[in-house]
Amino acid sequence: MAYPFFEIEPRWQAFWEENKTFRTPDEPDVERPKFYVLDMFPYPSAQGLHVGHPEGYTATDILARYKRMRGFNVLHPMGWDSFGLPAEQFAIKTGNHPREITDENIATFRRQLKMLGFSYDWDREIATTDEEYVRWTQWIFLQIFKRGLAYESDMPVNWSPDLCAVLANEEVEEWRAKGYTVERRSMRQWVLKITEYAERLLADLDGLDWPESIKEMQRNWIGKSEGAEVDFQIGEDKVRVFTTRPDTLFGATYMVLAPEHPLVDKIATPEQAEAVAAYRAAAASKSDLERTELAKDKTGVFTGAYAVNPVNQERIPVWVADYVLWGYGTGAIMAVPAHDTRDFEFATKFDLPIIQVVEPPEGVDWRGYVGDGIAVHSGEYDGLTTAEFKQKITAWLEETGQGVGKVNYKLRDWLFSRQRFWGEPFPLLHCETCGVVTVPEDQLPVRLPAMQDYRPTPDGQPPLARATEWRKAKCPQCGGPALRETNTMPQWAGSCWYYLRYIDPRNSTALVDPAKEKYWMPVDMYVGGAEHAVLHLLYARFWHKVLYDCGVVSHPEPFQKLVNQGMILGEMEYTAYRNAAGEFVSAEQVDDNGMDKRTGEKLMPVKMADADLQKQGDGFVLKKQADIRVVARAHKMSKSRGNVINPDDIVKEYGADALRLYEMFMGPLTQVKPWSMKGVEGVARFLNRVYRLVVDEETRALSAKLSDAEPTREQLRALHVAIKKVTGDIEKMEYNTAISAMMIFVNEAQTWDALPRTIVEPFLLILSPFAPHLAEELWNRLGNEDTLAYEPWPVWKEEFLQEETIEIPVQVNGRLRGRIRVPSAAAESEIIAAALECAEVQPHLAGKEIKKKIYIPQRMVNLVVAG
RNA sequence: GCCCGGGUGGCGAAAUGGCAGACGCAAGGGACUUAAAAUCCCUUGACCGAAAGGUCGUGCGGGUUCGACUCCCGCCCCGGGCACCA
Repeated sequence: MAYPFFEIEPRWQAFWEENKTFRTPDEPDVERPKFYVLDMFPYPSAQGLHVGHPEGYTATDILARYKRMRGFNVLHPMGWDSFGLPAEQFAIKTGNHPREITDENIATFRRQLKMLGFSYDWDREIATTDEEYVRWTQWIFLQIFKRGLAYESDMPVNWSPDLCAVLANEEVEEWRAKGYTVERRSMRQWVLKITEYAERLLADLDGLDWPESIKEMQRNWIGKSEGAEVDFQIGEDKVRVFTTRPDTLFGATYMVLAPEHPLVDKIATPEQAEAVAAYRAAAASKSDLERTELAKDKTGVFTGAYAVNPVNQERIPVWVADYVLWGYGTGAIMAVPAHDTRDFEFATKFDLPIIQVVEPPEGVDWRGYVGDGIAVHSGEYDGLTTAEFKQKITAWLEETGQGVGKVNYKLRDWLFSRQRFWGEPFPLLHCETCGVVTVPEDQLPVRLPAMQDYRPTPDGQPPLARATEWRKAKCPQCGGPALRETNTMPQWAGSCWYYLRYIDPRNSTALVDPAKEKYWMPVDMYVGGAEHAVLHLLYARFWHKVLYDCGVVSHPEPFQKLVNQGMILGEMEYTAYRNAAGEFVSAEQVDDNGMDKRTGEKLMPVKMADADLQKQGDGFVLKKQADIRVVARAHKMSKSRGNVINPDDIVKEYGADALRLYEMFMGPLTQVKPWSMKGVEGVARFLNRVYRLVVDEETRALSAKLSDAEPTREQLRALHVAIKKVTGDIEKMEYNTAISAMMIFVNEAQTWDALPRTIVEPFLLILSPFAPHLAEELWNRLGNEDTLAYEPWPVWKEEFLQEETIEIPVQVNGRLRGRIRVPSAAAESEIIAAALECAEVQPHLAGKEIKKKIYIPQRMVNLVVAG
C-alpha cells in the first residue's frame, strides 16, 4: 500500500503557507550571501499546467531549498505573464472582459503550483496585467521614449482578418497552421531602437554563464559583419554598396540593386524600363516568406545601366534582383561571382562574367571559393593575403573618398506595438499642436477602458479606437485637446523586467528600491525553455541595458547563469502501418505523410504494444512478421495526438513528491526525454521505502528498527557517500544521479536491523529538496517540531568514506584478467606484488616478459607483457 | 546549405583517459499469501561453453595511448535553430 501522501502533502503545504516558511524578508540580513533563483514565469493558459512546467520549476526549487539550508538568503518568486492573445479571443467571442478569464486561469495555475510544494515566496507574486505592474511597464517605456529609443514608422505587418489582429513574425506560422489567414499590410507602428544596443548586446554575451548554443544563437541573430561601403558611379549618381570582402573589388563583374532601391527607376534605360517595372511590381507583391522560400531559383532583370568600378574604372552592368534585400546594408551589392555563392549562381544563370581574384589553397577550385586566400588579378595588390588586402583597400577607399570601413548588423529594430486590446496602453498622447506628448509620470498607469466590443475597427484601427471617450485627453504641454495612443504593447513588454519587480513587488514610488536591487541582482540562476533563446532573452537584456543607462539598475546584464530544460515528450510509441487489404507495410516503405512509397496508397497507422515487437538491427520489427519494421518514436505532447500527461492526475495517483522526483530522475535536466508512467511508479516505490524506514506500515507508529544507538562504520559510510554525492550533484544540477545515490542508500538501509536516528535524520535533510513533503513529515515524526527548511545542510567527512580494504582490477595488456583485494593504505610495491601473484592473472603472464607495470592509485593495475 | 545538440542493453540512463552498463523500468525465476495486490530475494548486453572460462560489444571508418564511451581526423543517422544578411 502506498504511503499516505494524500494526507501528508496538503498538511505541509498548509503549514508552509500559514507559517510563511518561504517568505524572503524585505530587509534581509545583508551579511549573508544571496541567491536569486528564477523560473521563466508562465503564460496562464486555459489548459492549465502541463508536465513541462514542473520540470524547470522543480529544478529551481531543489536549488532554492538547498541554498537556504546552506545559509543563503534565497529569492525564489513566481508570477504570471498574463497578457496574451487567447484571453482577447475569448473576450471577443463572449463579450466578457479578458481580465475575467485571465484571473480564472491564474487561479488554476496557482492552485496547481501550490499542489506541487514549490517553495516560492507567494507574497511576491506579480502578474503583468496588474495595474500597478502596468504602471511601471509604462514608466520604463517613457524612459525609453525620452532617450529617443522609440519612434513611429509605417511598417508592413502581418494582419489576420480572421483574428482581427496583427501578429508578430514568429507567430505567423503558428496561427496559419491553425487555419487563419495572414496577409501583409502597412500600418503605423511603434518601433524600439534595439539596433543601437547591438554591439553591447553582442559583446556582453562573453561574460555570461549561458549554454554556448544559446549565446551562439543570439550572436547569429545580432549578425555582426565587418566590411566596407564603397561608392560606384552610375551616370551622375553614386550608389553605395556594402561588402564584407572589399578585397574582391577587382572581381566585381556586375552590380545588383534591391527591387525597392529608389534609384532603380531613375537609372533604368528606356528599353529596359518596362521589364524593370514589371519585376519590381512582382517583387512587391511577394511576402517575405515567399521571397525566401522561392530562394532556390534566382531571378532578376538588367536595368540597361552601367556602374564604374572605382578600383579599375571598369564598366559593369547593373541588375535588379530580389536576392538583394532592401533592409540590409545599403540595399545594393557589388557582385563577385567567383567568390560568392549567391553571385555565382546568379552569374551562371544569366551568363555574366566570372573573374578570379582569390587564389585558394592547393587543390581547391577557385570558382565559388569563398574562403581566404592570396590576391590575384588585383593589380598592385596581387600577392596580399585576404586580411592584409582588406585593410589596405579600405584605407585607400577612405583616403580617396570613395568608401569607408563599416560594420553592419542583421538585427532589426523591434516592432513594439500591437493592434490589440489586452496589452499595456502606451503612455502617449497625440496633440494637434504639440505632436506626440508623453503622459506625465504621476498620471500613470494609463488604464484600459471598459468596453463592450474588443474587436479592432473594420478599417484595421486597434480596438482602443472604439473607446472614443477614453481617447479624449488634455495635452499636458499646451492644455489643448489630445487623443490617446490606441496601440498597445506586445506581450514581451511585461516579461522584459518582471525579475526586477520581484525584488520589491509592492513599491509604489519606484520600480525597484536601488539598495535592494543592488543586493539581489543579477539573477544567479535562470531556468526555462530553449524556445526563448533569442527573443525574450534578447529583449529583456536590451531593456535592462537601457535601465542600466538610466541608473535604475546596477549591473549591465540581468541573468548571470542560464539553463534550458529539455522538453518532455509523450510516452514512446511504436507504430506499424497497414494497407487497405489489412497487410502490414514495413516502415521503410512509408513516406512522411503515411503513404506507401510504392503504390501511393494511404496507410493506416496502428499502435503496437512492446510485447508484440522485437529488436532487429537498430530498429524494431513485429514478432510475428520479422520483415515488418515499425516506427519507434516519442512525440511532443499534444492534444491532437492524445498523449498529454496532466500533472493533476499524477499527483492524485502518486503524489507531488513522486512527480517531482520522477521528473528529476528521468535524465539530465537539459535533455529531451520521453515520459514513462512505469518510471513514475519506480520512484513512488522508492518514496514508499523511505517512509517504511521510519514508519511501521501496519500500525503507522514509528518503526521498531529506529534506535538511539551509535551508528556502525558501515552505516556512517553509506550515509556519507550519499551526502557527498547528493551535495556535489545538486551544485551541478545533475539531479538524476543524486536521486540514484539516495536510492542506493535506502536499498542498503532497509537491510539493517537497527537504524540509528543519527543516520536517518541527515538522510531526510538531503532528501528534502527533492521530496519536501515526505521529508518534513518524517522529520516531524522523529520528534522535530519545526520545519527542516532551514536546518543546516549535512556535511560529509572523508574519514567515514574510507574503506579498510579496496578492490583493484588487474589488467594484462589492457584487458581485465583479475581482481585483488588490498588494504586501502597499501603501498604501490605491495599492490604490484599482489597483482603478480593473482591466480587469475598468472596464466596470462606465464613465460612472458613483463615490460611495464602501471599502477593508477586506488584504481587499477595494468601489466604490459611482450608477445 | 549553415550553426548548435544527440547517438551506450528491450527502455530511461551512469561512467576526473583507468572494472562499460551504477540507479530505475521492463522481463524471467523464487519467497510470503487460500488467492491476488503489495512487499522481499535472485537472474538479466550479445555470442560460444555443462562449467571454469573465453570472444565480441558504447552509430561507422581510421588515429593517439600501456589503456578510449571519453582525446584527434574523416563520415553516417536523428532532433532543434537559422536560412539569399553581401
